[in-house]
Order: sequence, then C-alpha cells, then structure tokens
Amino acid sequence: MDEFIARGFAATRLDDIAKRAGVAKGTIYLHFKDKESMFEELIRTAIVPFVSRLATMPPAMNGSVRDMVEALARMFLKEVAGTRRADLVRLIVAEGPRFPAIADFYYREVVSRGLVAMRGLIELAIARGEIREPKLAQFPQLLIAPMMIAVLWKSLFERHAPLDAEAMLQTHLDLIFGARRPT
Amino acid sequence: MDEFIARGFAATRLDDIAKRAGVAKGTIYLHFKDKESMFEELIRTAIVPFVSRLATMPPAMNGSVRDMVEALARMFLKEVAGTRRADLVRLIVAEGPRFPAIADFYYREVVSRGLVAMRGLIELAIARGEIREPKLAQFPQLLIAPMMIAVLWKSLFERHAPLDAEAMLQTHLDLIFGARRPT
Amino acid sequence: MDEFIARGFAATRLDDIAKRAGVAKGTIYLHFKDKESMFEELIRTAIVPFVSRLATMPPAMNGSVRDMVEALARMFLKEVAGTRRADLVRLIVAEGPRFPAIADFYYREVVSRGLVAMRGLIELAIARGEIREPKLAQFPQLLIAPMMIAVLWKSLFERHAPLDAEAMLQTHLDLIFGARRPT
Amino acid sequence: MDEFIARGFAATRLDDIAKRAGVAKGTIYLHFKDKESMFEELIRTAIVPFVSRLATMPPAMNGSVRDMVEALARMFLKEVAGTRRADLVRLIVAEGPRFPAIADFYYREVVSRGLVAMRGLIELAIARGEIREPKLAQFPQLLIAPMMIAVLWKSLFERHAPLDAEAMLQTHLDLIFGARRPT
DNA sequence: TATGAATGAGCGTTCATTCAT
DNA sequence: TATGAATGAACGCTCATTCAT
Repeated sequence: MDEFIARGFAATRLDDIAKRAGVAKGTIYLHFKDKESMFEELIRTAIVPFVSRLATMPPAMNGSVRDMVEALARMFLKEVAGTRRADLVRLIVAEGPRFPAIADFYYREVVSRGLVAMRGLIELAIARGEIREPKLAQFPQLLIAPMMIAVLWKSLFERHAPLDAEAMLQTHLDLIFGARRPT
Repeated sequence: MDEFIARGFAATRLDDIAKRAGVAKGTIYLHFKDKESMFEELIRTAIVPFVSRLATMPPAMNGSVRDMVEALARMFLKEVAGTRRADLVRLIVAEGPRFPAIADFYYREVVSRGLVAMRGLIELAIARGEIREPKLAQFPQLLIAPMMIAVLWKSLFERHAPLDAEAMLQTHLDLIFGARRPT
Repeated sequence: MDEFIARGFAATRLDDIAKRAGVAKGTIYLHFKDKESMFEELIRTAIVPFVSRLATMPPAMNGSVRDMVEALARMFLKEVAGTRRADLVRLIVAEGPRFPAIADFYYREVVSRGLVAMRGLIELAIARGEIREPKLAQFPQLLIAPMMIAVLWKSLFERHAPLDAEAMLQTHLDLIFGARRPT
Repeated sequence: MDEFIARGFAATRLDDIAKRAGVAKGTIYLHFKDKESMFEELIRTAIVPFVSRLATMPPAMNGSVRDMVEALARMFLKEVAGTRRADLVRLIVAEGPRFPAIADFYYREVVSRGLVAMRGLIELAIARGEIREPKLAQFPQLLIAPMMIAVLWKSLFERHAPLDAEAMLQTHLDLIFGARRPT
C-alpha cells in the first residue's frame, strides 16, 4: 500500500513490494493473479477496516447534532488529513477512472454509506430545528466537501500555505448550523 | 494532454503521443527535453489560457455579490465539470506529489489567485451585509469546496449517482448568503 | 569479450552479447549493472588469469638472464601476438582514455608489475655483466617495446607485411645483451 | 577530428561535429557520403600534411647518423607525443581493424615510408661503422618501437607514472649505436 | 550550396510474469 | 508453499540520414 501510495499504480515495482513484504517476487503470484488485482484487493483491504471502525462507532445520540457532526469531522481530520490515509484518498481519485472496480467499490462502501449517514444527521438536525435549510438533506456532499478539501489540501499545498482545518471546520459548522451565540 | 489524462503520467507512452500528434517519436524531443518536462509544460500551457480568460472576465460590479459568485460558479461548472478540464484537475491531484513543480505552479497560478479573488468577494459581501459570518473571509476554500467536489464527483461517480451540481450550488449559496426570501 | 573486441565498446550491442551467451537480454542485468561495468569487469576477468599464470611461472634461475628474457618473450609472443589477446591489448589502448578505471586497472595489474619484473631481470643482468648499459634499468619499457610493437603489428599490418617476430626478438636481444659470438 | 579522437568513431555524434564546424548537420552530407567515409577522409587529411612535412625535411647529411636519428626522434616526440597527434595514432590503432581502408592508407603512407627511411639510415650507419649489428636493417621497427611506446604511454599512463621520453631515447640510442664515450 | 526540422530504426534498460527447483 | 533466476516485450531516448525550403 505504501508503495502504491508513494508512486501510483503504474510506477510501483513488484520488486519493491516483495522486498518490503519480505517475500520473494514469485510469492506474490501465489496470492494475486497479477499487479492489477493485487492493487484492487489492497485498496479494498485498506479501506474496509477504517469503514468498519467508523460504522461501529457509538452514535452518541445525547448531545446536539452539531456536536455529533463536529465529533465525526474531527475524527476524520485527525485520522485522515495529514496521514497516509489522505494519500489513499488521493490515490483513489487518481487511479479511479482507470480502475472502475475500485471506484465502484469505493463509492459503494465509503461514499454512499457516508452520504447516507450524513443525510440521516441532517434530517435529524432539521427536525430538531438545528438546521434551517431543508434542501441540505438533498446534498449531504455539502457537509463533507470542506473535509475532503482539507484532506487534499494537506496532501498538495500544505507547504505552500498551511491550512487550519479545525478552524475552517468551525466556520463551516457555523454556516450550516448558524453561528453559536456567545454566552 | 488527452493521453496523460487517460493513463496518468507513468502509463502514457510516447509512441501514442507521437501517433496522436501525427509526428514521429523523435520529433517530440525537438520540443521537449524528456517525458517529464513535456508533461509539466503541457499542464502549464493547458492551465494558463483558462486562467487568463477568468482573470480578464468583466467583474460585473453592479449586481449583488451573490449574483457575481453564482455567475462565476456556473461558469466554472459549465467549463470544467464534466469536461476534459475536470480530468486535468484530477490529474494534478493525482500526480502533484510526484511533480512538485506542477503542484507549485498550480498553487501559484490557480489556487492562490482564485482564493484571493474569492476572499475579495467575501469581504465585499461582508461589508455590504450580504454575508453575516465574518470568519468566512479567512477560509475562501469554503466557498469553492463544493465546486471542487462537483468536479471530482463527475469524474469519478457520475455513473453511480448523477449529481445536480446547479441545484447543489444554489443550496450552497443559500447557506452562505442566507436563503432567498420567496417574493 | 569477442563482441567488444570485434566492434569496440560503443558499437557492441547487448542483443548480440546475449545471443552469443545464449541468454535473454534481461539476464545480463542480473549480473552487471550496465554495459560499462560489464565491459570493465570483462576486461578485468580476461586479464587476471593471464597475469596470474605469468606471475606463478617458474623463474628458471639457473640459465643466463638473456635465456630467461628470451623464454618470457617467446611465451608472450606465442600467447598474445596473433591471438585474441592481442586484440584485447588493442582494445585497452583504444578505449583506455574513455575508461580510466580500465586504464588504471591495466596499469596496476599488468604494466607496473611487468615493468618491475623486467627491471629485476635487467639489474640481475647488469650485476652479472650480461648487460653493459646501466641506464637500461631505468627504462624497462625498452626491453618490452618491441614485443608490444609486434603485438600491434600483427593486429594491424600483418597482411600488408608479415613480421617475423621471433627473428626481430633475437636482433633486439643482441642489441641489449650484445651479439652472441659464433662458436 | 577532435571529436573522433575524443570519443572514437562510434560514439562521435554528427551533431557535435557540425556544431564545432559551424555548419548545419545537413551540410556535412554535401561533402561526405556518410559518417564512415567522413571518418576515413578526415584521418587521411590529418595524416597527409604531417607526412609531407617529414618528407620534405632537410636530410642534414653532414653529421653522424646517430645525430640524424636523434634529431628525427626528438622532432617526433615533440610533435606527436603528448599532443593531439598521439591520440590520432591511438585512434588508428583502435579503429584500424574496423576500417581496413584506414589501416591500409596508414600503412602505405606512414608506416612503410617511415620504415624505408629508417632502413636507409640504418644501412648508412652500418656502412659508416656507427652500428655494429647488421641484422638491424631487417627490423627498422626496432629503431622506432620506443618512440611508439612513448606515444602510447603518454596517452594512457602518463598520470600513473610520467615517462622521461628524452632520457629513454638517449638510452635507446646508446643501445643501438653504442654508449657515447665521455670525452 | 546550405539549412535544420523531421524521421524512424535501433539501442540500453526495466520490470511484470513464469517456472524449475 | 516459496523461491529467485530467467525471460522478453516494451519503453524512453538517441542520432545518422533525408529533404522541402
């Protein structure tokens, strides 16, 4: 995975993978049909555990929806932005069109599930009056977009202009849920 | 450009480029030092004209800031999302880390300029009272994020779940500028 | 070796080497870093065994120095002049300046050792009164020069004018040691 | 010529030759059929003027033959050893077998003429009693060999072990003509 | 006569894949 | 099941040669 992230699919060498895995190059072919299927399976197995962890997280239904969204977003930033997982996202963006099976899988397992969860939270917030804009439920992408941008930003532009993702998140939440009234 | 978009840098063959360009392989080397510099120059020359067109656009200072932002965003969606330019953006995201020169160039010519322009509009809107959230001026990325997501979405997931980018844009603008009052 | 001798370094094709060696082209790169290092190693491994054979030769200290030198020179003519080894010498002369590592190696392993051995013989001959000219010890090259010329001659001009290297050697030895008195 | 000397035939680029000559690459083909014939003609035209200069030199028949040979040898060392011409000799040795036309030409124009001249001097010296060894007339190569060795030495090993060619020449002449009696 | 852009065959090198052990 | 030497197709790049101007 690290090799594919660092070099992209085409530029990654099976030699390096074998060396890093501590096996002989031929051994790889006992487990994978070829480089392509290895790449696909590796992406899958790298995503699945992260998704399951998210899925089994305690919903913490007691606080406000904003708090729940904030907790999720923070967790996402902490666990993804600026880590190897950010590069994994970038890798999927990069190789997706050439590996439809991967894009399909990623949409099914991550994107659509994430959107469903977000839509649920949005609808709850609307019902509770925390969110005023009812159309938001049709575009849960809007809730997630800044987090995605933060992830890609860290990967591409952090050294040009560091981004305070936490502060941006707060501003974003203020836009969605209305600014917190200072007590 | 089409070849690099379709296959990524590493998997693109100079033979194919030459064939598509209608020249012999050696001819390429009369114009470019090697594959890398060809890639970098192509990205540059593909971006520059688009940026200059944007830069010379009439500012249309008469209407509301929301109208100006909406006009810009619509133009962006029309000219980028779902076109080859979307794949160009994807390509930069994909290859950026391996071509720092390209990421640098893209940040300098496109990202930073775009953010400056957005910040200007946000500050104008705050001054006019169109935007209530003053912190937004610190994160012009929030204004642009949904457009970026729309671009990547079209490239990656359109066939799984079509995205009505125009409608999403309206919802986004409502969040930022406050929902339009039905007249 | 034969390919390099026949064509020189630059004009030799790895395809031909592989074919002659009965392996695939890629196999070469399991043993050598690149064409240059292959060339250098081949020269080395071709020279070393010959030098060691010379080095371990019985000195035959009983006869006259002239007899010893004559035996050595005859052996050299027989084993080098007119054989593939002559072309090896030519190859080193030809490519030496472009492969300093090879020239260095050849000087260290062959030339300097040979000269030391020759100087030893010359000094012995001077001590025994076989050689009258004491300055010769400073220029052992003079002892060897005709042998080198014979080697190059065979390689370049033999078909224009055959050279009787043996007879030339006798004349050379007569100059150095004084003509044999007819008994 | 400088290019061919520096790189050998195969590794020399017509681009470099054209640049150095201050003409366009295509222009070369107005004067030479191809790279090979250019090489051959260039070698020829580089050798001829030097040979003619030697041929028209005043014979200086008044002094001893040793003085005449010494003068010639000194001139040779000065004009060839350690100069570009030394590399020309090396080039001919290197490429000779692959360019029989060049080896032929060189033998005819330089080697055989030089040997004839040397034989003439040797016979004169024998007639005058300056040389005692009559067989030397059959091997004028012996007279020239040390000069050739000096030329190649300078080109290949000078930086390992500088060679005092002048002193070696004196010793060589002492061997041939007998040591000078100290007056 | 001179140009130099264009050609395309050919080369050194890489690397995914195979297979005898 | 594991190895790693061997393969050979394929790639990036070079450069002698051509030819329209």
